[in-house]
This record gives sequence, structure tokens and C-alpha cells, in this order.
Amino acid sequence: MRGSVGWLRGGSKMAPVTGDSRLEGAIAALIDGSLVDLATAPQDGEEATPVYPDSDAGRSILRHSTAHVMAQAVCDLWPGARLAIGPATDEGFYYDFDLPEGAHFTDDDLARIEARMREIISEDQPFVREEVSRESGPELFSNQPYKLEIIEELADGESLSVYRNDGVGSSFVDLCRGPHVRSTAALGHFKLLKVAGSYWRGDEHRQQLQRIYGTAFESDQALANHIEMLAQAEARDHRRLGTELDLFHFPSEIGGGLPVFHPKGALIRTILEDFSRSVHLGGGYQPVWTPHVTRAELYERSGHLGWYSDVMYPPLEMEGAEYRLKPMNCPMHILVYASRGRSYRDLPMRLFELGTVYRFERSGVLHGLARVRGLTQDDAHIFCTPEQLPGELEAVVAFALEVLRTFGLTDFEAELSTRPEKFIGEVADWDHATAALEAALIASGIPYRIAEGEGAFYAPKIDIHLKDAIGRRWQVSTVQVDFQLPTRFDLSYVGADNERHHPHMVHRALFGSVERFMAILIEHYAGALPVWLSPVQVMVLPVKDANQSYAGGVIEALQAVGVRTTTIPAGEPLGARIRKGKLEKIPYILVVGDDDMSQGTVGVNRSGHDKPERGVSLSALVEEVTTAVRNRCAPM
RNA sequence: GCCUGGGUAGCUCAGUGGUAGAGCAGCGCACUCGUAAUGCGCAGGCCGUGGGUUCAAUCCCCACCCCAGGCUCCA
Repeated sequence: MRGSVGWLRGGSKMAPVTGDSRLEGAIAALIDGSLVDLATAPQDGEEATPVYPDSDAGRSILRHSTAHVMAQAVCDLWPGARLAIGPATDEGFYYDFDLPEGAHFTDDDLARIEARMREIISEDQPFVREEVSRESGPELFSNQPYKLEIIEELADGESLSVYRNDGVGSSFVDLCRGPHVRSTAALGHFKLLKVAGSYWRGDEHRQQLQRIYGTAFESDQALANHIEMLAQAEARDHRRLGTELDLFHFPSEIGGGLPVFHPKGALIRTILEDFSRSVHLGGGYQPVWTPHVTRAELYERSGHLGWYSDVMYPPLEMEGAEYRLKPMNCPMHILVYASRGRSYRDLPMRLFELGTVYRFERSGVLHGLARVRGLTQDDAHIFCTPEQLPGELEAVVAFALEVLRTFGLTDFEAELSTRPEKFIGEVADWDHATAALEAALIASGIPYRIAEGEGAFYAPKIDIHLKDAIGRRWQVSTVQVDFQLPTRFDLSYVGADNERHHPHMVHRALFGSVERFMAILIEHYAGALPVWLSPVQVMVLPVKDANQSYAGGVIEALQAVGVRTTTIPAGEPLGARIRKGKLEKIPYILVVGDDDMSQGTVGVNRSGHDKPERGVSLSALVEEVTTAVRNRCAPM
């Protein structure tokens, strides 16, 4: 808050921004916690705080106003266009349209719309707010069916507000809560980005609309920075890097969402999986192994066929029985638990599997390795007594963070989803589990928010999100308490009291899926993975043929301690060979020439460093590489 | 599934109603070099699939397949 601006008072007209120079350039005001137009007079006794365009709230207003201008431009260019909604988003804005007579936007239309928007902006059209009665609203929007629907849903007696923009040869009015900038002249640092499809109210059974995405900022520089960030994100795209680095691809012969891993990609995933196995075995988990197909009855009993069947592959008929591909590991782990009677002395029982599951995701949502139809979860199910639950949850959250931090990921946020309106089980169990989850989060020390009522009907849960190197959020780990499956499968253990009890059950995955986690790592590191994960760790380049056998000795020394190497003989210029290594994002590129032969040294070019280092002794280099591998870091 | 864009050489892409081009990668020859592209040459394509229009289709039309972006962060 930047201090009072009571001076913004002054009737319903726009208050002149004079006097205090700090306050020039405000585009809206905050009164009593709500954002209002500069033109809105505060009531007596209210304090107004200015909102500047370079704040989150300010940008959101700029974007919302720009969305209005875009809608105005579209209405000018396509008379009869029907408007749906046009909000600001975290990164920009969009507006959904229903064009008349089957007209459609194409990418080429964006330039036309932008041009018209710039005309509107240069006309300095004021955004004029009007309060409209509930009765006269429908008249005003008689040819805007979506606006009418919105009006109808408003509570009786609630007043409507509209914003008008009048300019040369066109005028525009939109149902809108506001606030807006005072005039279109306050806008201009925007760009329309893409045309997309959408549905009215996001419901695929309702009218298909067309959405135009754009973004707007407070300055051309800020806009340029954002566009640069988008370019960065594109350069890091794991699908692109997957091809460039020869890691994996999606053969259409196999089908959408089903990757094949090439040798280098498979090596990365093998390292991830070996690491995962090893930390789980060291962390009190027991490995299990379960098949990829099962009789459908198993998923009848688990309930998955009831609420999850739309993402399950259709049945396979075998010898008169119906089989299904496994979409989740939990029922199988339950069968392991239930294979014999259990005592409280067996608990907690933590069953771990790198379990491959198949989910029939809709074609439109597939996205490289991040969203596939066949994936391997680092999945575990913990069966424990109610008393053990808090300790188990705290340990799981700590374990998850420890594992994620091993990969150089440091920025986490969690979400605790609590009991929804429709739920099964006892309120007391929910409260117990939710409190235990929250205690685990507090103990972990990471920031979290509570998503009230967003838990699944059978369980509260924690989702852990991480922020990658360019600030994007990815959901990875999930920890879920389950009140349903132990009951459905009638799981039990005999307590110290010699009575039967249902165990508590916790589902948890740390990477989420190996495939998706690999995608996240590739994007986070822009392909330049830490040394221990790099498929090739060291490239050794002889300066000329005469240095070849010395290079061979260097390679042998590295391979002897388990370092993965490659080389290119001196058939092409050194610079070209170095470039190839750099493009492959190899952490260490060694150059060995006559000087090195005589002194037992190597020249070291480390990824992430500008200048190569000459004359490093071979033993020091071997030590450096093995240390980097052991510390699971990048070249130092 | 639906809307938009796209499918041309291994990769990135250009192109035209008269059966196709570049750069990189590959292969060959020469160059033997100290930290991000040596030169020359060769080879490489059912222009996504099927149908239609046409004397003639990679190009125009229809259908299908595949890929990408998006599909309520509320008026």
C-alpha cells in the first residue's frame, strides 16, 4: 500500500491526478479491499489506495481493459459477433466469441484485429461505467445471448454495471464488473497471441466458441521480456530437446501418448529408476511387482470402473473373461497386503513399485512426456495404524522433498485439499487425516495453501508443486490418505487388543511419473542435465591424429571409474567437434594435444562456464568428474 | 471429442497446376587443427493416406490419419 489518496474523491467524473507526483500514473484505486475505477468516488470516510500498472492488480486491469478493446475491435470487424467472457489471466487475457454465420477466426485475423485495436486506442476512448437496473439490462443486451444468460444468473436485486466505449464510427458496450482504465489511451503494450477453441462455460456439450489469447503489460519493455520468456520456454520444450538430443520419440505406428526411449533417453530413465529404487529400499519400503493386465473384477471391486472408467482402456476378452490394462497400482498392492493375515506388528507396511499403468487420456490433452497414455509411477502404498498415520505422513513429505532436492529442485509449494461436500467415511477420520497432513506440511517447512473442499470424495491429499528455472509450476508429488479402498477390500490387521481393525492407507508418488519427471528435468535444465544424469558425461577430443592414443588413455582412465565417455577423432576441425559436444550438452569436453601429452594433463571445457581451463592434471580431472557425479551436481 | 494451425529429405523449413529446393545431419576425398560451424563432392523424397476434378495434382476439392496450441484463473 502506498498511502492514502483521499484526494481521488471528487464526484463521479474522473478525478484529476494532480499534486502528489507519486500518484501519477495510477490506473485504479483500492477502496475497502475492492478495486474500483479512478472515476468512482469514495464514500465519506473511505480511504483509497492507488493501483499502479506495474503491480499484479494493475496489470490485471490493463489486461481486462485490453480484452474489452479486443472485443470492440472484433465487433467492428464482424458485426453481429456474440460475446461470451473476457477475463484477465495470470499471463494475459482472452475473450471468447461466437461469430455470426459460421465465421471463424484464423491466425491471419489476429493482425487485422490488432490493427483495429490500435485505432481504438489512439482514439483515446473513455471507459464509462454505468449502473443499470436488473430490468433494463436484458434490453441492452438483447442480441447478446451469453450476456443475457449471465444476467439471468445474477441474484435478484443485484445491480448490473456496464462499460461503454464510444469512438469514431463505433461504439461498444459490455456487461462488466470492472474496474477499467480511464481511457483506451492508457493501453497499448499488448500482443495477440493465438486463436483457440473453447466452450461456453467450459462445457463441451454447449456452444463451441473461439477464444483469442493475448497479453498486455505496462510497458513495451515488460511486454518484450514476457515474449522473450515465451521464446525461452519454447527453447526448453522437452519434446524439442527430446528430438535434438536423441532421447525419445512418439512413433505414430505405436499410437499417441506412447513414447519409445532411444538409448540416451533410456539411460536417463534407467538412472532415475535405479535412484528411485535405491532410495526407497533404503527408506523402509519393500519392493513389490505386479502385472500390467488384470481381470476387470479387480477394478469393479476397487470402484475404479465406477468413477474412473472413462480413462481406462476398453476391455480385452480372454477365455470368456474380461481383462483390463492397469490404470492404477493400488488394488494390486492391496492384494499383496491381503495375501495373508496381518498383525499390528507388520505395520507400517510400505509397498513400493515402479508401476507401469495405462490411461486412455483424450487425444487433445496429450503433451510429450508430460501427459502420456502409458506411464510408470514411483508408486507406494503405506498400510498403517491410525496412531502411525501422523508419523508416516511426516516422513513421506520429508522423503519426497529430499528426493526432489537431489535433482537440484529447490522451490516448492504445497496444496492441502480438504473434505469436499460429497464424501465417504467418517468425519472424525477425515479430521484426523487432514490434521496429520497439515502437521506434515508444517514440519516440512515449505509454504502451502489449503484448497478447501477440493479433496477427492474418498480422501484428503497433499500435492507438492515445484517451480522450475523459469518460474513455471509443475505438480509432482502427491500424498493421499484413502478411506475407501481398505473398506472395499475389507482389509484388516489384528491389533494388540486381539481385535480386527481396518488399516489406514496412504497413496504416494514422488516423481509422479518417471516420464513426466524426466520432462520436468529436461525443461528445468534446458537439456543440460547434472553430470550424474547426463547420458554422456565426458567428450574427449584429440587435437590431431598424433594425440589419438593419448586421448584413448584418458578415455580408459575415465571409463575405469565408471564415467560415460565419447570421442570424435581428429577428422574435422577442433572447433566443429567442440560445437557438436556443446550442442549435445555434454558436461565436460576435454581437449588433449601435444602439451597435454608431455605433461599428463587435459584441457577442460565445462558446460555452464565461459572459459576453458588448460593444463588440468588427468588425476585431478578424474577426481572432479567423479565428485560431481557423487554430489549429483553440474560441473563446478 | 471440438476449434485453429500444421504434415515436403534423418532434423529445421522454402516452394509451384507441368511429376521438388535450401541449410544442418549422413557418406566420400582433401585438410591435422588448442576450445561453439574447413573445403569440395556424393547420396538422400509415394510432397501424411485414400478418393475426386484435370491432358496433367505435392499444389484445387472431399474424406480420413497424425502432430501442435487451446477448451470457465467468471459478467
